[in-house]
Amino acid sequence: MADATTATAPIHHEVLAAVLQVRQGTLRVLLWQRAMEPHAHRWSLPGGLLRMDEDVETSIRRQLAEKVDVRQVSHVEQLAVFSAPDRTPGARVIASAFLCLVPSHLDPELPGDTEWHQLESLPDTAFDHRAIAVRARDRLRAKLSYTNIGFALAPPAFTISALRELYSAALGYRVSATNLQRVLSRRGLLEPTGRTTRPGRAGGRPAAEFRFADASMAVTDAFAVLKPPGQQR
Amino acid sequence: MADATTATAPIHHEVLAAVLQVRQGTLRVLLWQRAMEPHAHRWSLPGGLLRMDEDVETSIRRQLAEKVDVRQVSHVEQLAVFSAPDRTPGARVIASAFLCLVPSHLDPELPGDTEWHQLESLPDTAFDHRAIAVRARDRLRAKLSYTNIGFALAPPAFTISALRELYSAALGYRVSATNLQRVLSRRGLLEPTGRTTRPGRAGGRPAAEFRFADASMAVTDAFAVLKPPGQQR
DNA sequence: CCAAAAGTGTTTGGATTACACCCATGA
DNA sequence: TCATGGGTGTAATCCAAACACTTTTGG
Repeated sequence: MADATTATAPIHHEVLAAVLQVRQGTLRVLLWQRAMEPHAHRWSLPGGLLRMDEDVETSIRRQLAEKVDVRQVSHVEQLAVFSAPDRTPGARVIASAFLCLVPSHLDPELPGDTEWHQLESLPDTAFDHRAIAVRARDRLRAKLSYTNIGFALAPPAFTISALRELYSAALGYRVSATNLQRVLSRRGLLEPTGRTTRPGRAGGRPAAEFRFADASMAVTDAFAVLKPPGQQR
Repeated sequence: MADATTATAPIHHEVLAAVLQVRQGTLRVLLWQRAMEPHAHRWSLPGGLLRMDEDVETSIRRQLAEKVDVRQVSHVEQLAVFSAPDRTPGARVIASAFLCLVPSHLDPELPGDTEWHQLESLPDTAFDHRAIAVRARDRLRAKLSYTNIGFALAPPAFTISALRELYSAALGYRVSATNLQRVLSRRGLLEPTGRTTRPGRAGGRPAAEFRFADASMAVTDAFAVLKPPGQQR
């Protein structure tokens, strides 16, 4: 409601999450289907209004808890503000959008109105949520190249070929297991668990198991060019 | 999505700009000195409250016009939202922060309360504005490596050694003119104007003049690793 | 002719891709 | 022993940093 002491009409602030996970070999985003107008039946990103006592990151974690167990979210980062005056009908709402990741081995319980949708074939989306989801996908793809963010898509332990499938699904093209292992190893991101997995019925050599050395995001390939002098990579 | 009838206290939304320019060989940020409480006498980033009819980028360009001629701003991009509930005393204000760049050959008229401050030795700053300025600096430094963003720091035409000084000032370490030229040339970012500059009193070979081929930001070194197959750089 | 500044040639090291080949297992 | 999938060796390519050397000017 309007505050009589302010000269401007109130602007509401919401937080929205593009929660991404690799499922069944494709990159997917969590969407819920709106029951009511506006944009009834269309699919929306989870989120909601910011509360007075929380910053935007605290808020998105709280709101996400209504859709998925927050402890299953392995990474949260700000994407951008979406603020077009007409991005929603009626009262003005500014959105702070987030990229959130869930590791592939988890399968959170979901409310009935919620589903994982392939990013490459999104259904009818509400408001500007399609643009937000696409932005999240692009941010993830870029960061797979120069950060250790793969840890947030992968289970605690994995084989190189399992990791290759995660990277391939997220990036949208086939990644070579050989090169993936070398790039991540040279950067010191991977460490062997010492264990191996048993081959399937078809046989084959048992695969060595690895884990990511760190479970928080760090830039691993900064200053690709124009490095400070005397600092060969 | 927001329900406009929710009874929450109003949250104000402001936009803030970290306007950066290389001046006298160092990277600087535009700050104005607050006259009134809160944080009187401390230095602030330019900006102000968002209006009902503008998105955040439109707003920051409008507000900036009060401090510098907006036509002199060569690049504007969103940095992040700063939303800690106690980031300002009194009514809650959420800030959308921007990185803005001004080319080095311009010297905008400034209001009396406004000055360019070295980023490496900031004065007492108001609120969380120091953190925002530092974030802007870091973003600029990262993007100098993998985008053509140098165009936004440089005049329309320049010599390689002038460009080297801009990059050195922005990055905070000495960049080699030889390698700078080769990196930017290989990426097709530089084109010769055909003209040369006259050497100073001390003599020396006349320097060739160059310009940037594009005047809007583009990523020039994406997919540093894990490139799609068959796509050698 | 010398100093100064700009520009080019070349070497070196490193990173990444691509691909051939070897290893360990189930049947 | 063979098919299968995992893992390692290695060559080819490309990029960028470093530095020596050449070019063009003013005095």
